[in-house]
Amino acid sequence: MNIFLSNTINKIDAKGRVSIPSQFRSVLENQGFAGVYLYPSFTSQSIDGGGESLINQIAQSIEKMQLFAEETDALATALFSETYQLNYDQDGRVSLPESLMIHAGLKDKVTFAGIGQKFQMWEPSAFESFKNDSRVKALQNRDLIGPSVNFSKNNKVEE
Amino acid sequence: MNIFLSNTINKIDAKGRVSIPSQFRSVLENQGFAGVYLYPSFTSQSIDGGGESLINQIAQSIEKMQLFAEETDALATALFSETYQLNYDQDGRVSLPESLMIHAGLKDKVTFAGIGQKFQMWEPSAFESFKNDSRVKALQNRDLIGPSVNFSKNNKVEE
DNA sequence: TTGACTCCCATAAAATCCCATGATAACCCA
DNA sequence: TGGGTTATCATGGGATTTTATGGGAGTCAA
Repeated sequence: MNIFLSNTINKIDAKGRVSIPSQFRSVLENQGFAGVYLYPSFTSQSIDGGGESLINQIAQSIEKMQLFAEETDALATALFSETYQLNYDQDGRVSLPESLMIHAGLKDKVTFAGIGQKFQMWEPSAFESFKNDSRVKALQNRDLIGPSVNFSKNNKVEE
Repeated sequence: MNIFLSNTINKIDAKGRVSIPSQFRSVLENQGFAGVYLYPSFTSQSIDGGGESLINQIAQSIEKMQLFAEETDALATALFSETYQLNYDQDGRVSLPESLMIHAGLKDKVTFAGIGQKFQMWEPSAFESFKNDSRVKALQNRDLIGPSVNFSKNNKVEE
């Protein structure tokens, strides 16, 4: 598989470790290496995650900018200084940096939610309410998506 | 790894030594040698740092400029005369030149912030406010970045 | 000799490796 | 189709390694 799908709740243990879901790991390893890139979401109390291709996309947009411009440093700081590359161990676990835990309000459980190109990590109850909001928005905006994706008015978006 | 990511605060000890973060060292060593190039940032009260590829990139962009133009000499002088090459010892430590310490207002702690091609060294509290400003600017410039990084128009940068 | 710098070793904390367990899912075969 | 076996996976915890940091001792130059 090469996109991130579905969602699961995993435990954060006493040492601060959490297992990356096995399906996500196979997506990541297809992209080049056994690890994840994580950064605080700009728009929600969650952590954005992805693999090589996500970070390359970001890196390319910065490389095009001027080397000594103030704006370049600012943008690069916003994007990279809070991005962590975490190699997971042979059991598929990483230990989360404290700043990310705080940003997402994580305690001892985390919801991994696949959203295609990347995935997100949420405090489980926060994810529940976000998901409900998303479903409403998805229905309102279903005309933005191509004709092959069917959102019927009565059915729910399944998960 | 081959770009500089994440941020950490390290201590400057009584002898003026500071550890280059281990992840940064592995980026540097991938570029060719066990050391760093440091120079005062043009646009902020911080120190810019990088390895061989950063210096090569700077040298190339200067070569592209007119060879005998006054401005070229001025820029090259400004850049190179204040650039220090520091080899770190086997514990990964360097001692910072006084002029750089002063430029960045460093006392006994320094924040290393990875920003892709290079990294920056900040007085920790100064970095905090710069980072917050950067996040706001990044939201304003979100159209410069690829589609997989979501900056919503209506949402604020939270926290 | 003095100060700046390097090399080397010690230590504590944090990260990582390695192995064990239980639960679930996938498989196989009569 | 049902029942038993085998993989896979998430998780716990001990053992080991890495890392940042402090400090002693040696080197070199002014």
